[in-house]
Amino acid sequence: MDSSFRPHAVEERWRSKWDDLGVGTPPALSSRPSFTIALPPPNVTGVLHCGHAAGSTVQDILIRFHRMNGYDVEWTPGTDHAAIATQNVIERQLAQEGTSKEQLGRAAFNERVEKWYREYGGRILEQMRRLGFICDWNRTRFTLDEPYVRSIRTLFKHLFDTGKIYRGPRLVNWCPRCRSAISDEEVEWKEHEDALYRIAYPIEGGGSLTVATVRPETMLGDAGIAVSPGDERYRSYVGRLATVPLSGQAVPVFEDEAVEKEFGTGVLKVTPAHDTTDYAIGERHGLEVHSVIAEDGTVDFPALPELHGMDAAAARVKVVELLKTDGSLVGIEPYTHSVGHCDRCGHVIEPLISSQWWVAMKDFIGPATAAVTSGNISFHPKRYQNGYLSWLENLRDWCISRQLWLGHAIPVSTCSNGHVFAWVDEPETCPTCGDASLSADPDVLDTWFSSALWPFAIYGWPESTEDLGRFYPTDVLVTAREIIPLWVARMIMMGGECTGKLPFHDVIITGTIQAPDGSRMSKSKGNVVDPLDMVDKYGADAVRAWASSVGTSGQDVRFDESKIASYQKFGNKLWQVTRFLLGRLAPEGTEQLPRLEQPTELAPEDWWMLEKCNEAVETVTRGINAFHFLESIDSLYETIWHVYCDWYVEMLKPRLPVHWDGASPLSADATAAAWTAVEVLHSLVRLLHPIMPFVTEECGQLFPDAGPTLLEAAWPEPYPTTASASPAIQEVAAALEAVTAVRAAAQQGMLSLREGAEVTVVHSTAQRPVSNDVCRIMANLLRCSVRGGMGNASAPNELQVVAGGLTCTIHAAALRGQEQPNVQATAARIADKEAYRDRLRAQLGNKAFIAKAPGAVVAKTEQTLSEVEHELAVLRGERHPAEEHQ
RNA sequence: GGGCGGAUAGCUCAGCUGGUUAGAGCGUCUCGCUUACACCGAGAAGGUCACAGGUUCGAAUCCUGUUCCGCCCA
Repeated sequence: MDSSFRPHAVEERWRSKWDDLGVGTPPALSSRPSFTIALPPPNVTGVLHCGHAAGSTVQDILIRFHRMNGYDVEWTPGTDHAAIATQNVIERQLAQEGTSKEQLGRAAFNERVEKWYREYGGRILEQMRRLGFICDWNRTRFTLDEPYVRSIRTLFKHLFDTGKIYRGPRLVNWCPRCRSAISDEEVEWKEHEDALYRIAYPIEGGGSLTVATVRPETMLGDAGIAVSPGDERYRSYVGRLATVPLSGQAVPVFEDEAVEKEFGTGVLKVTPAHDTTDYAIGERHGLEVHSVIAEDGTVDFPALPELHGMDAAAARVKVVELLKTDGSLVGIEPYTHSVGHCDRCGHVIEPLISSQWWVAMKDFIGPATAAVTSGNISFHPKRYQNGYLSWLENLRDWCISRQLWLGHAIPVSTCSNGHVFAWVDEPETCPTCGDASLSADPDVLDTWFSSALWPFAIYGWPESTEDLGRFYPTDVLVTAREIIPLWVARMIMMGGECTGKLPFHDVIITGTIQAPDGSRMSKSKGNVVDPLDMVDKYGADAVRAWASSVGTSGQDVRFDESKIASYQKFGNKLWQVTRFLLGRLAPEGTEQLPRLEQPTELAPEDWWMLEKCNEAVETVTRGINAFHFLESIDSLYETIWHVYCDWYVEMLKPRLPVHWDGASPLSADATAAAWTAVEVLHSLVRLLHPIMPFVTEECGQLFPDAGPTLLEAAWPEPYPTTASASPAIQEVAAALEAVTAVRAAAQQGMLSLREGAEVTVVHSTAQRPVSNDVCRIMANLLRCSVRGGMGNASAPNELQVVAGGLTCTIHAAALRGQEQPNVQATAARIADKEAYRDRLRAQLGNKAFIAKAPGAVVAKTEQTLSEVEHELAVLRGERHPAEEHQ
């Protein structure tokens, strides 16, 4: 074995081994239950970031854990074609090359896309593999695969035929840069500092109304002037006509509830074609819809040549200028408001009227709500279900068509007789009239439409395949909170619609990984951490352990590299202690721990260790089952490092042979020690495996009866303990507490525990003599002589401490320093204990406490007080109460 | 504007249904190269749990309000 654990030396070997063993692909014929996760498909040309690393580690831990617990596990990986994102990347490339997709033409553009996918596609899955994920690579899916495309068309046709998909002109979020509609969920709102303009509209029959608006350039499309119902100021104007400046259009003045009296002037210009609120008002009042901004984002108003064709932003400046000139502009004030942006390209969204394909949402809201309120689907942390539910409440129809070149074509054709129909296999003739001149719909589908089918399309839906029956519904979904509406909700809806089953029962929302200063990681800020750099530096296990500690908390976390570093050391610690056992117990020339029969007798420290191991089994298992992985990794860190290595191995050393040849008989005690040491470490290694698979596989191979991989090893169960074990365990715990106290006292009191020092130990209550085991354990750990019996501390090189119910007197042969510096340390301890004692006395003196607190709490307080009083007596050098009786 | 989350040791975070002298890792300080490990061991210091009220025998934990930070929605 190497003298330290070097991750890179072993990682690739284990990755290949897992591949060779096919651990990610469940056996074809099996009666075992299955546990399934569908990997949220990353963008096909994406690169691995910290969020992927954390989220995917969470999934791999669940997969490995369930596999060790007897499940067939299926973790299906795949990638998403990410139409808008990919098209943008390629368009940017083309722009840099001084060309455009229009110049290139459709065919060449598609070639370009395919080349891009070939070159960069699936790279991210390869990167994930480095973290040791055991996905079922044989079932890797891509949303442009032929069977997947058929699933999408099947769903589309079904929704079309049942009237849930329709086409029609509506106000959409239009991205003038992408030249495409996007859905409400893809709009990113950002604060903008603009101005609020006050513009006077003359009223027929005299007077004028002043409106407040941030978008004067849309006034060309004004269809009305609205005031708040019952607003005294404007009552007399209602029902009259206003003249829109510049356009000269006459529009009605009316009342509508959407107008806020207090906002601006309390008068709203209504432009149905270019504002969501105005669109709704327009529908209520039957207003005409005049589009004045075109799909390229320029003003479309030929009647005013000085504005026509001008970019909307420039037009605003020009309009303001014109209004100033004609005196309609009565005021400008600074104003901060939210402006929608395209979440892919960042361009300002232009709300405009456009004919698009929509999914009617009303029939989906009820079932999607019930799925969560019934408890059939649970969010972790639970609070995210509120956001999900309130999103459903305010849901509008889903715009699913995009005017992109890339993506799934909308499977709809129209014949020359005007029959519109959806299809799965593109037909030659119209199914209604047989007409052969068909025109296909030019639009493509929203990428999220295809993602909504992910958990069942990957298993072959709509065919009733074996996979679908076996793996669907999946069990757990692990994802980020920002795509709960975009993706999670729609999978729930479409899962129900297509399969009649909900696609998963638990949704784990991972926190966002932030930069160390709490800001968002972003390429432009240059503060992005590449998880693969971390793997290079600290090893995959360390990155995974860190991911496990932050992945399921649901809380945003600041990236902290020192944590990864500490988990690397933890891996090495496990490696070192395995080496230690190997050095003591492996027969000469082998690197294998011996198989030992379980001894009939165990030493107290063995029982103690088994008990600690049992606690770890319980905590780690509970933590994983409850998706609180931090609890699991913390417990393992503590148990392996501080319990097993720091205490148990130190107690073990004198009991094991320095080097056993594997043949000569071991004493009963050495057998007990060796058996316990091997057994417990083997359990701990298995418990750690889902989180840190590499180092545990490497160590796991050294244990007796090791299979080819720990994935085939059973998940540890608690060891049965006997009734007689309990007092022994407590005795060891007491001895260890006493050891810590003696060490502290000795160091603070400047006493040397070497060179003939002696410690005497007595039970503080002196009901019974201290056992030989306690003396033996303490002597080994303190490396000095320890015997039972009373001691007095009267000389400067003598000190008495109480811990774990044991009173220990140190008789040091020498002071390490010259003087007698233990006085101060003792004084500080006394002050501390006195304060504590006073608090406890006050508490017990409170009648209300005695009367109302549970008996157990009162009893515990009383017991603590008597212990503290005893410790105080010892510290003060007062005579021991028990001593009087001797 | 509405909603949600955070504020606990120098730093990053735990603390589950109220009962510990409030924990961990890193960092700091003091000892120690004891044949698994200096990627180590032993010990220590360090916190009026954001603020103000309230409920309770008892509050980091429950309630109300305030301040600051972050996110989501309109």
